[in-house]
Amino acid sequence: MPDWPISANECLLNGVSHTVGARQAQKQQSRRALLDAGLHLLADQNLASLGVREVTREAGLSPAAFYRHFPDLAALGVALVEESLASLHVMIRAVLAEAGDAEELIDRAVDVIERHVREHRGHVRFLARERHGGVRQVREAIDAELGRFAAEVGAALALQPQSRGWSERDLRMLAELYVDHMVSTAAAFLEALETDPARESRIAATARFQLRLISLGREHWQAG
Amino acid sequence: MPDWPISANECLLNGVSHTVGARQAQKQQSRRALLDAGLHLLADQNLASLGVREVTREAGLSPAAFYRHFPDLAALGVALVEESLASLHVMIRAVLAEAGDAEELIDRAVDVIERHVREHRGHVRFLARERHGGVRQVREAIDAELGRFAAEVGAALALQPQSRGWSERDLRMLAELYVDHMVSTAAAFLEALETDPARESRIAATARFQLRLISLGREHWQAG
DNA sequence: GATTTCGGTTGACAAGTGTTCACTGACTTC
DNA sequence: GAAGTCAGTGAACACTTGTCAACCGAAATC
Repeated sequence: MPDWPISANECLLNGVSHTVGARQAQKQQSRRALLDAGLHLLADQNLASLGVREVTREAGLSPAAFYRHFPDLAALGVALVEESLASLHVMIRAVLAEAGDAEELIDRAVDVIERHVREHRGHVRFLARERHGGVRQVREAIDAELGRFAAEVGAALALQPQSRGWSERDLRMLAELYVDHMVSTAAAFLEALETDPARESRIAATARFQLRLISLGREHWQAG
Repeated sequence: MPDWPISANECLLNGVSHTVGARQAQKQQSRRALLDAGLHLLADQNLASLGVREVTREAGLSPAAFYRHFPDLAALGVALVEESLASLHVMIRAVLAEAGDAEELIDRAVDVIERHVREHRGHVRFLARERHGGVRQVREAIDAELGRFAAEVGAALALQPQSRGWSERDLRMLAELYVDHMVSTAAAFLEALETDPARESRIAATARFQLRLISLGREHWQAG
């Protein structure tokens, strides 16, 4: 974390901001502070029960400052969704890109999920908590992102030789099964991490078993 | 709903209450009102953002009356968990009890889930929302109940002929896969029901496909 | 019939809330 | 260097909130 304003270039990374300079940099810094404060508070709280004052207090700003960045707490939530799924996105893309037999792919996928949960605990918890949470905008944002996610997995599956003769529709349904399973597994890892870390390896083993079972079903689908 | 106090016998159904009479009956009625009010408000809210005053207002009681029934809102949440999972429990037990080939069982299970979500929308939404919600007590209650649930499914699976040679451990992991899948499917049904009911049949089809895939994997597990 | 029990009400407390307003002052632009 | 922009401040608005002690009166007990 830099002590003085970050470089102007850094601002250009963040979408539509044509006026650059120290001004924008400071603003981004405050925005970050708000997002971080929010995520931190959401560790043991719902977005719906979060307060503007609470967030700004944690971020070290005055209450009114919040409205310079977000119209709503829901908007802050949506911003967190994008952040949270971005990291997960690049992660899983890496897994899908590498080739290998089914067994290897499963092991790697589970490892990557486990590591991701550990390294982005806050993000994962936020997603699990708000996926069916009380704020519609956020729920929809997560669902949309997860849908795009399944589409990407489906596309990757289509490239594999085992998918010969599979319809687009079936591939999509398989992809959704994988994504749902991934979400469940991530949530289980998280819960284990927060209550009884020893259970972590059991969850990994279970996830691998389940994925192997699905993979096996996939191989025999035609013959059925 | 009776206009005057229900029979004393009815109170005996509810655990440890040795003092019977109109007094207890009225108390139970108020308790019900609180639970119903809570569930109704939780339709678009989290438990953590619920307020005592809010609930009592909806139930038609004074704020202080709440504390005659629950020490906490968390306690009310736990009570709702028990209620919510009780209905689901008897439901799935009915499915498991009946015999039939895998295909039939899958169809029936998905149908039952769909109907259950429609008939107990509030309960299902509550479970989905609070499973990873901000109130630890409730989270743990749901997880514990879901665990017992998986154990029961595992026991039922053990009785099936297809489970010859399966270890207890593998059966448990299979059962967890089924339970997780059921939860995901129920959540999807719920979301569809509230936004675009036309998608309902697509979700049912997806769930059946996924279950068939898992079933297929199960059959070929030994050969793998 | 007198007494106790206890679910429910009333009223008050201090504490916290979202949101807006006029404002300050560092940065940007001209 | 003057003028303008705008992120952030502090104070105030009108509420809502959890929780408690004191009290009421119908049901239960004696």
